[in-house]
Amino acid sequence: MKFEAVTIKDIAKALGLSVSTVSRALRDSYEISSETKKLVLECAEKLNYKPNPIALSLKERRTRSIGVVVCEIANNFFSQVINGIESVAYDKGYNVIISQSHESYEREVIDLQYLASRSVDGLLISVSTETNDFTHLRALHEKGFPIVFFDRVTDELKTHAVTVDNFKGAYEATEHLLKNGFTKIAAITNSEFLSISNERISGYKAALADYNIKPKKGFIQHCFYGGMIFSEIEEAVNRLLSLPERPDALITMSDKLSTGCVKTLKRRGLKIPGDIAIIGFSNSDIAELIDPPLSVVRQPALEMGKAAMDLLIQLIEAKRPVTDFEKRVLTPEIIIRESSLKH
Amino acid sequence: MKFEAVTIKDIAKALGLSVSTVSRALRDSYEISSETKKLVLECAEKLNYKPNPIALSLKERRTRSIGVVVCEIANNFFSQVINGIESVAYDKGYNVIISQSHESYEREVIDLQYLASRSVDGLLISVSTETNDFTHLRALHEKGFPIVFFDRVTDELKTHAVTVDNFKGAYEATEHLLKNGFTKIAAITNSEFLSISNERISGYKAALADYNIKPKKGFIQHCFYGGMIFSEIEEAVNRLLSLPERPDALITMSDKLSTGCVKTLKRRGLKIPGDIAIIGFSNSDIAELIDPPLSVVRQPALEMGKAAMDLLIQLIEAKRPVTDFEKRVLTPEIIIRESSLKH
DNA sequence: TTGTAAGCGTTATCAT
DNA sequence: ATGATAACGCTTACAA
Repeated sequence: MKFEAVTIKDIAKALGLSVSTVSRALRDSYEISSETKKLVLECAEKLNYKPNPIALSLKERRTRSIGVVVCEIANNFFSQVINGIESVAYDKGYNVIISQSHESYEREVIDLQYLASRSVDGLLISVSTETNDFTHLRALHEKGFPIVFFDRVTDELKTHAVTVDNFKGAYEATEHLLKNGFTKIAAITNSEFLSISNERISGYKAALADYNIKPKKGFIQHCFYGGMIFSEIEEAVNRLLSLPERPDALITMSDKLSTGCVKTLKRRGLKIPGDIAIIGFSNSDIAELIDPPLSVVRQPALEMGKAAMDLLIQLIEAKRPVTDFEKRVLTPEIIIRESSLKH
Repeated sequence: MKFEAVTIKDIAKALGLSVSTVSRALRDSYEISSETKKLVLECAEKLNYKPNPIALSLKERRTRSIGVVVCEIANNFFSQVINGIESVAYDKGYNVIISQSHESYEREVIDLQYLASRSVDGLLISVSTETNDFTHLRALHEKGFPIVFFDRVTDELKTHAVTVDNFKGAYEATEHLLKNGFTKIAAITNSEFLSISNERISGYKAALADYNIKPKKGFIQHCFYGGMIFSEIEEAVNRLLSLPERPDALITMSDKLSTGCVKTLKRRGLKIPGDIAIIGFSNSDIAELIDPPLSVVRQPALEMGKAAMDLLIQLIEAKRPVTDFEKRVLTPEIIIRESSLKH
């Protein structure tokens, strides 16, 4: 295009100075006379000079950008996390580059490869549901590339991570159902390959065990793609409802699954909690707005984004040794809405 | 920081070739012997060579990144738009850099300045509610910098834009209320400085006029920050409810306002539609899930993101003269749920 | 106090 | 068929 941008060279030419003088003047170096500085600054202003971040990046070998990889942006939980990430990034002068894996391993690998090949200084990632091979991440991680995992993490790598206490969230939710007299409690969760899924299911099982209830066959349903495809949820719900012993309550282990289950049950004309009670992980407004409102486990998504970005910046700016791994666990909020479990 | 990346130079050194030969071999130039090519390619593979996008950007004067400025990411409508943007960007090999204005003019200006100073090849923007001075955008635009406005646009600039037919959406929603016997129809909308707000209010007024109904005093409430602060919505609803002549129906002009109004009314213990009927612009699941479900105007958010990104790429890649302004208007979908307006 | 030159990684132009 | 060199915009030793 024809919009030739103003460079340091233009200023130098205009003023009959050398580029280095101009450069130093702009950076307010002590070795430049205040006269020259004023001249340069005025000229820069007049020509509307803007430093070229690309040139700077090349020189300084850093981009002041960070990459974020999530499965989906249009998701209450993740968009809230990204909000937190962007806020901190803005404050610290970083750009945020977003990519979606759409829960595809292949796409995650491609996204990562690209981002890590010097177009970002660090990475925030919540792994895709298909990801059970971590060599792509290990390669980067072992090179010392700053990475912070959030929400969906892995034991395969010793890394920095920000998560919520999924066990606790699921335990308390299940306990709440138990305390209200439900005994046939089913669970719908994400892929068994995901950390969040296992932690939540563990919490669920532990609560049942503490109340001497054996988990029944078929009571745990996995949605491999976490409900990215709606029919997956529908089918899981249908399987539960056609079990010989039908559950009287349901715990849904993610925002998307919660919304999807409510939707499926409503479409089938079932009453909540009349026909089946629901409690679940949810970061959307639906929990409060449906009638009666749902009790939910709310994840501190904004805080998670902020914490992860904070940590990442510490790594990038070497304020913390990369190998001093920090695992930060946030506490979920359990919101009890009394009427939600009336039998 | 010790992760020294492999450069073309390393390959050259390893093979005893010159950098230019290696560069050409990697780009499969016809002037390089197939032997040398094979050698170079193998070596590149072995050393895990990845071209440095920053160096390329500097040379080619383009970044293969685009900037997106929206008020908020954690918003059903905008996160769906961004999903569309990212999808197309991925297909075409572009990175997406996101920033939020949080409805602040000042912040929008800063975001823009930074992004446009060569760190992105083009810009997708939905202006903040505070923006009524467009000099920052005009400056860029007149330089020929590729910009596509979406959703919230402006007449102040002759630009490329993707919008929805807001007039039509609001007209039909209002008409639906009118046909169902409502006559005291109030509206809650965004700032009067926003294009979307005016277009929607025009549609609302036109429908009323066609049914010979004069808009009543106080029946149009503006939420300057579009409900970013929840209390703003609460107060608007409260003002409506304490009018001498209380409305029997409410049309809400954005996703956030729709959810916020339903929330406020529920909290006040009012029945929808028993006490007051609601229809509104909504891209979330709440409309289907509350009881009875709401009739809504759904914006084609994903399509808007895709269309805007498509257009932007055409501009960037000069497949279309920048001055051949295209305004693309998408059609909103009006979803009628019969029970939603029962008196 | 200011200027010269090298370098960041790559490609393109011009030699050889 | 391959190599040397300049250039993209900027910073920074090193000279002057």
